[in-house]
Amino acid sequence: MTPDLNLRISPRTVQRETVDKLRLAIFSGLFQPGSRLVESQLCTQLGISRPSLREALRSLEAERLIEIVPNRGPSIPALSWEVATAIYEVRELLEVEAAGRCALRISPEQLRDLEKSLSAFEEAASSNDSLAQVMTAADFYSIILANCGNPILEEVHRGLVARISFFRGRSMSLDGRAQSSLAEMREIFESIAAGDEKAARKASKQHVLKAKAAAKISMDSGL
Amino acid sequence: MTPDLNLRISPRTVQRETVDKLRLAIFSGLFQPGSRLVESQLCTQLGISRPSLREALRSLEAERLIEIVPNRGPSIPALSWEVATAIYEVRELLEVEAAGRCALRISPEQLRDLEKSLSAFEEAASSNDSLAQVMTAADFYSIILANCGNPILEEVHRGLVARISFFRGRSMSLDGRAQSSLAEMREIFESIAAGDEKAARKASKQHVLKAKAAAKISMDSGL
DNA sequence: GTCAAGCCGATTGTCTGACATTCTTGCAAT
DNA sequence: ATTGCAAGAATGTCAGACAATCGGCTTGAC
Repeated sequence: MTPDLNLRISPRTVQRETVDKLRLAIFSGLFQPGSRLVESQLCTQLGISRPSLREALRSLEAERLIEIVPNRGPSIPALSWEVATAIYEVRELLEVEAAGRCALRISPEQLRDLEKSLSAFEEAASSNDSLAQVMTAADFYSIILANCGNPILEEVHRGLVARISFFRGRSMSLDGRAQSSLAEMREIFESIAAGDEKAARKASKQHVLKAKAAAKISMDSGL
Repeated sequence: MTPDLNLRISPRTVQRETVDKLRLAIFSGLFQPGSRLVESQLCTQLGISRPSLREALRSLEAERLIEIVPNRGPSIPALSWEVATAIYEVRELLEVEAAGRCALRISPEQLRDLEKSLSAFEEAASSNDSLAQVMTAADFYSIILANCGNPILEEVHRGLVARISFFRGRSMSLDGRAQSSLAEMREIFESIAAGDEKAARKASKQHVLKAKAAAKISMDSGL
């Protein structure tokens, strides 16, 4: 059985660079939901040709980060609350499972990294930088997902979280949400550190439910 | 609350047509795992231009149905057993949940459709057409997933099942697998028909586990 | 005969330019 | 106000081109 090291370095092609840039732009809320993305504008802004841009857009379309309607072009989908709810439900399913598995199998070094990322979030939570809060919180989850022992679980979860990045930024700005989020995450961390699968599952479930509730509040108030 | 009917007709563009055709080709096993897809060949075979093909390939790449390594081009990924296991595990998570929800909320008409699809599979199972078996079985699941009340669950599940289509075809040809699969599916159906959530979950879990075991056998014997 | 180096064809990454089709928008007419 | 039409903008699709890169084959050295 060859380990099949993934040693191949991947040259950064224009396409990949473009996908990453656009994805980040979407995460940071640069484009409003519902707004249309005009190819020619993006081409000049990114300094690339139309074929390259269109390839990148197809990738993002398949990730469900943008929508492409024939003859109307790409746009940022406006997430309905029904779909958002559905995403949170599946996220709960995956995240609870991941936290439970993580509690049973995480290595000491990774546990230290997890603690570090929790501290980073703690620092961000006391500031008002909601982007930093979302980013550090994402780091925290991604460590958990990376240590659940199932790369597919991680991959699917990442895809889903990406689609609700819009809500995450907004709900983090809610009064007190960052602090209560911190408390919930700390409980998840401590359950995992104790190797208590059941507690990790419970804490994780609680956290997602609270996040969903916060998202609903921010949506109702904001629209 | 506007129903927001999806009344917009979507013109069949070359890109979508191409994606569908290639996806079907992959499902039916036309391309061997690990084999490379040469752009120029596909262009002439499909009768389309290279930019259109490349857009389609980017879509399939994002769906993880093909891999694109820079400067080496697209190829069919060879699914390792570790990844396949991971997929089956997540599939179990999703499918069990869907079956349970479906048992509580499916409508009488949809239940009839489900019964019909079960009959269709029964017929296919007694034949030797393994492609028909896979297709009709897929119909059965897709009805369950479509009635679980969560479109995201359905979407993610579809994506995962697509990636193990290779195994599904092979394991269905195993001696007696189609028949035992039929028995398992019938149990799922009857649990759902009875509105028994717990039984539906249990039967569904059993079915996925058996499918995974069959896939493992077919992989070990085939390689 | 084996192994390494280097060359060459094949393939991909990317761009430019073009054109038909379709959508949008503004305006005129009823 | 609503309808219909026309101009402009944007997209879908193609053809062709060229540099960069990869894989295999030949060649040469030992």
